[in-house]
Amino acid sequence: MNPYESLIAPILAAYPQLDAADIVFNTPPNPSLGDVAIPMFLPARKLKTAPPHLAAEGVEKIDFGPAVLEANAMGPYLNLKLDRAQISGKIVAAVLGEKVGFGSQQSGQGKRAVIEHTSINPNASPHVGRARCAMIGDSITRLFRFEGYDVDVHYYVNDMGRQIGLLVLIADELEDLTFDQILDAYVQANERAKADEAFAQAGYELLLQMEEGNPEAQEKFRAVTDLCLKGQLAVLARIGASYDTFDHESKYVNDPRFEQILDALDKKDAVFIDEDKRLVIDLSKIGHKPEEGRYFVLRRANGSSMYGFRDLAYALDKNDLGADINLMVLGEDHKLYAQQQALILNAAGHPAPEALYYAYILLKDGKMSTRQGKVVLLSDFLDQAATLAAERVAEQCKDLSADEQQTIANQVAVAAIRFAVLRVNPNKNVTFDMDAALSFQGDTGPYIQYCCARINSILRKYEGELSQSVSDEYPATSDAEWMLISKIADFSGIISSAIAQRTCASIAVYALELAHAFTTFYHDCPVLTADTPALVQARVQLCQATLQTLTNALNLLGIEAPERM
RNA sequence: GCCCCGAUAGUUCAGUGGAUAGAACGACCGCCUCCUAAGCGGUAGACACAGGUUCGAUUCCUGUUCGGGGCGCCA
Repeated sequence: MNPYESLIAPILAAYPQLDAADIVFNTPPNPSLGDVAIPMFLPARKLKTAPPHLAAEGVEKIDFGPAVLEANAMGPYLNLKLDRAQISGKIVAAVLGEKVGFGSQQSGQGKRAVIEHTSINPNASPHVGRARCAMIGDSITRLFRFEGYDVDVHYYVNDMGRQIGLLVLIADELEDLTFDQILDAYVQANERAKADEAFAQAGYELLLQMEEGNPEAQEKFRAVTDLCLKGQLAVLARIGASYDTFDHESKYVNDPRFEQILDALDKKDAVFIDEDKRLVIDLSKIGHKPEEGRYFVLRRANGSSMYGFRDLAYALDKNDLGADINLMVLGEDHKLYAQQQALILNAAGHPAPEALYYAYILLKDGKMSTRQGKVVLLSDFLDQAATLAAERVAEQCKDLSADEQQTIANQVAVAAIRFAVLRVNPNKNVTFDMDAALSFQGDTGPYIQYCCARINSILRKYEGELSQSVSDEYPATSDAEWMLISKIADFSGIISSAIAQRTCASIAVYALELAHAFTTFYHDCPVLTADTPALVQARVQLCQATLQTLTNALNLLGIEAPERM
C-alpha cells in the first residue's frame, strides 16, 4: 500500500498537466520539516518552471484536504505535515488485516516460475561461497511465491564429466566411501590424473562408457553423485534451502532435439568439425563479438559430449515447462558461458533462461582455496554459530527444554549467515569475516531476530485482548511512532522493486531499518505502561504490526523469527 | 592483450542527478531498582584519481589505477 496515494489526486487537480508518475514521495531529512516531502524537480520540468517557484505556488494552489495539516515550501521541496493519526490507523489496520500477506501485491497470481539454482559440483561439502547461490536462489524463490507465483525449484545435478569419472575410479579403490571423504578423494584423483597418464585416460574411457549407456558405468557414476548430492542437500537444508525437481545432466547426453539446434546453426554456417575432429560452433557467425570466446566445443574427438552440449538440451527441457518466468542463478564465472548458450539458443529460435549472477565470497586474506584449506564450510560455520548462540539461549531461556533451546540456537546461526550474505548486492564481492559473522551484534540477522523476540515478550506480558480491529484514529503523536509506522508502510514498495530487480538485498536492508525503527520506538515509547488504556492498546497493535512486517520480511530471507532468544 | 562486474569512514556494508552521504563493527565517553544490555545515547571518521555532460555529479559518460570474474576438448 502507498499511504500517500490520497495525496496524488489533489495535486493533479491543481496541475492537470502532471500525471501520477511525476509525483514522488520522500521522507524529509528532519522530521521537524514535515512528515512527507514532495520534490518538485520532475513536475517543474514538465511545467517549464523552477522547482522552488512551483513548491511555493503549490502551497497556495493545492487543496490537500483534511489529511494534510500544513504545507510548506522549502527550496525545491513541498513539505507536508500530515494528520498522522488518520494515516497511521489505516496502515496498522492494513497490516493486521492482511497478516502473512502484508506487502504482497499478488502480481504472480495464476503465473508459474521455474527457478534453477545451486547446482554445486559433486565433489565436496558446500562452502559459504557456493552457498551464496543457494541463499540467493532460495530467497528469490520465496519472493516469487510471496507474490503468488507457482514456483518450481530445479537443481541441475552435474552427474557426469571427466572429474566425476576420476572420482569414480578412486571410489572404486576405496571401500565404503563416505560424504566426508569425498573432497580428499577428489583432490587425490585430480593430482593422480596429472601425474599418471594412464589413470587420466581411464577416466575418459569410463566417461565414454557411461555416455554410451554401459549400465555398470552408469551405476557407478550414479552411486558417487548420489552420495555427494545427498550430503550436500543435507547441509543446504540446514539453511532452509530446498528443491522440487532434480534434473540429471546425464539425461541429456543423447537428446534427439539437439539435431534441430544443429540444423539451425548449420544453416548459418556456424558449425564445423575442426582439425582435431571436434564438433565446434563458431559463435562469431551468430552474433558473438569477435575475439573473446569465439568458439564453443560440443563434442570431443572421441565422440563424447561437452557440458555445453548437454546444457543446451537442458535449456530446451526447461522451456518445455512453459513457465512465465524462467530464472537461473549463476556465479559470475558462468557469465560469458551463459551468454554464449543464450546466443546459440536464440540462433536456433529458442528463448534462453534469464540469468542472475552473483560475485564470489572472499575471505579477509583473499580468495577461498580448497587446496590451501582456505575455505569456510557452511556446515562448520553453522556448527560454530549454533554453539555460540546456544550459550546465550541457555542463559536467557532457562525454562525451555534443551531441544527448544537448540532449535532457537540453530535459527540464530542460520540468520547470521543468511543475513550476512543476502544483505550484500549480488554483483559485489562479499568479504566474509568469520568473527564479525559470529558476533551477532549490530547489523546482523540475530539483531533483527532479537527485535522480534522483544516484541513477542511485550505481547506475552500484555494482559488485554489482542484485538484486530484498529481505531481510525491511531494516536501516533511521537516522531518515533510515526517513523516506525511510515517504515512499515514502505514494505510493499520494497517488495515490488525487489521483484522487478530480482534481488532480495533490498529486503534485508529494509528489515534492518525496520528493526532499528522499532528499537527507537521501544526506547522512547513505553507500551504496557503508556499513559492511557487507548494508547496501550494502540501501541500493542503497533507492536503486532511491526512483528508481522518483520516476520514477512525475514521469511523472504529464509530467516525464522523466534519468540524468545 | 581483450571482455564483464566492482571501488563510499580504520573495517564490513547501505544510499542518491539536487535539502546536513546513512548504518554497523572497531576506537573513545556514558546508560541495566525501567516492556530481554544479542540493546540504547554521545564523540571522532568516507564518496579511488583525472577529465566531460548538467543550473547542479558521489550518482550519468570517458580515461587511469586497484580488486573480482572470464576468454574452444573443466562443469
